[in-house]
Amino acid sequence: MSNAFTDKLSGHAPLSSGDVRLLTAACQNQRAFAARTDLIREGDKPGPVFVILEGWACRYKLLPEGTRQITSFLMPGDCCDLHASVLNYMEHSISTLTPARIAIVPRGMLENLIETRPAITRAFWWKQLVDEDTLRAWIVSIGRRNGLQRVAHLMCELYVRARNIELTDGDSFRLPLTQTVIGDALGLTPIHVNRVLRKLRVTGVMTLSDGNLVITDIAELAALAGFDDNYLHRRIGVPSGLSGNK
Amino acid sequence: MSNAFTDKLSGHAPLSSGDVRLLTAACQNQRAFAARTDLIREGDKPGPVFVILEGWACRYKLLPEGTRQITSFLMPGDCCDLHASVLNYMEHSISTLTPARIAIVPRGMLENLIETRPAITRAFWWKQLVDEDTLRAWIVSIGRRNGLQRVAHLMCELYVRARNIELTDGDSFRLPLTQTVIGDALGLTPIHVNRVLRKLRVTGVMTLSDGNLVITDIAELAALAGFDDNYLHRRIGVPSGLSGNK
DNA sequence: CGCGTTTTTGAAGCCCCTCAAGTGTAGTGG
DNA sequence: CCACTACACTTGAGGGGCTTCAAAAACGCG
Repeated sequence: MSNAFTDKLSGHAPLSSGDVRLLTAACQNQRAFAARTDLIREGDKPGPVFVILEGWACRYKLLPEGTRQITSFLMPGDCCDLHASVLNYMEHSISTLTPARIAIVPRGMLENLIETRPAITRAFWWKQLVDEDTLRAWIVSIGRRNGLQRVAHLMCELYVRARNIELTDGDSFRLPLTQTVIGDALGLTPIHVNRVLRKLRVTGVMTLSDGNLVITDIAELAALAGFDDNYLHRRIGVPSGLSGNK
Repeated sequence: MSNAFTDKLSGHAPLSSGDVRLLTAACQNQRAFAARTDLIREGDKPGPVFVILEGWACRYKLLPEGTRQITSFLMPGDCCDLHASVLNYMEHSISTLTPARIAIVPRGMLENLIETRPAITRAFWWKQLVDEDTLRAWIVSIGRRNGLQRVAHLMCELYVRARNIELTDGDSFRLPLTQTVIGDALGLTPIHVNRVLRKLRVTGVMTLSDGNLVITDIAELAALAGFDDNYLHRRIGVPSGLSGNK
């Protein structure tokens, strides 16, 4: 009676078993999506809430010149904005990056839970604030770090997020992102991402290949990135920090 | 019985006079701050909520190398996160950019209003979503636009926001930002901002001097920027769009 | 096995940064 | 009234990080 969604929401403060049951029930309607499927397109009126249970997705925006900017990655337990119904249309698109299993939740059902269950209200506030801090961290990264630092910082973020939902295996985890996708997230060309990844590989910091990220020197990676995981307001009880693991 | 705060909150859907009265009362405790005063510092525990009534402020983060990245500008009617108490500490700092008049609201008072007055609840949801869309728009700008486009885009955003709170005078408005501040917001050096501003001036698009922005060709400015004001989910009743004004 | 996608590498060029210096303006104190 | 300081703005010159263009190798899939 739990899933990636309830696990993540209880990451800050535990939910009662009743709350977990209600949320799990809301996620009953599940569907499998192929990779590169748009769940929501820019300009759409807000529809149901999508909750990622397995696989990866991203929010992105296309520019007139045809370039793309990814504004966030969605991993299991993440969902799209539930208050979006207050607005008239979506300002960005959401697309799967891998095959994914996704719950489709009627918006009213979630809003009802948020209004009536105080612990769920607080869990969603927390999630909302973490998401916002993450957006700001991306602005800082893209605005003030060079290519190497940006890649290193993103890998640190994704590593900690993967670890929080217990998707890591020691210092490695599945990272099914192409170099083009990484570039679209960091404001870089795939060619430059490739060169940065090579540099990180030959210096013995980390290796990304075949959709697997192996971090060989996590302290050095965090140092390169100037990474500080505070903004993820990490789950209680999970060992934190990347610097002390050397 | 109203102020910049209630005006902005009622921008999406009108608040009742009772709601306005309650919010205005919450803003009773006001203080004047000098320019360059930190209201909140990174690492602080969340304290009271600050509501900007006059002047400008910004959220920013300092990097180890001493560089600064601004992640948003706060204008009259804007406030800092009210749910921040869910978290343990602030991930960024907030500082005034100009002399400012600011209301200091006990967090519990606002949270109580949000919980008990449905129209206020909705107004804050709306504000929250607009802020988030704005963060995403900044990521897109910094990630995928060049210096000229970034400056043009920021000026479009600030113009529309200023117009929404009736701080514009035709196609010009007070914009008390130094070139260093603009650079810190856009991920550029002040030297490059200076050159971009010159280019915009000599091509007859806009002129920023003495803290005043005069837009001489608003359609061209919006075209340069690829600006689309949808993400600001503009106030109802205010004429929208920049392209038709030529 | 053939085809599209991803990864990889090279070469040339530009956007923006760094370093440097000079100007203009406002505030302070003698 | 003027020296002095601080800060914002402006312009020049040189360099580097990243892009663009180009093409080949490797991979995955029907």
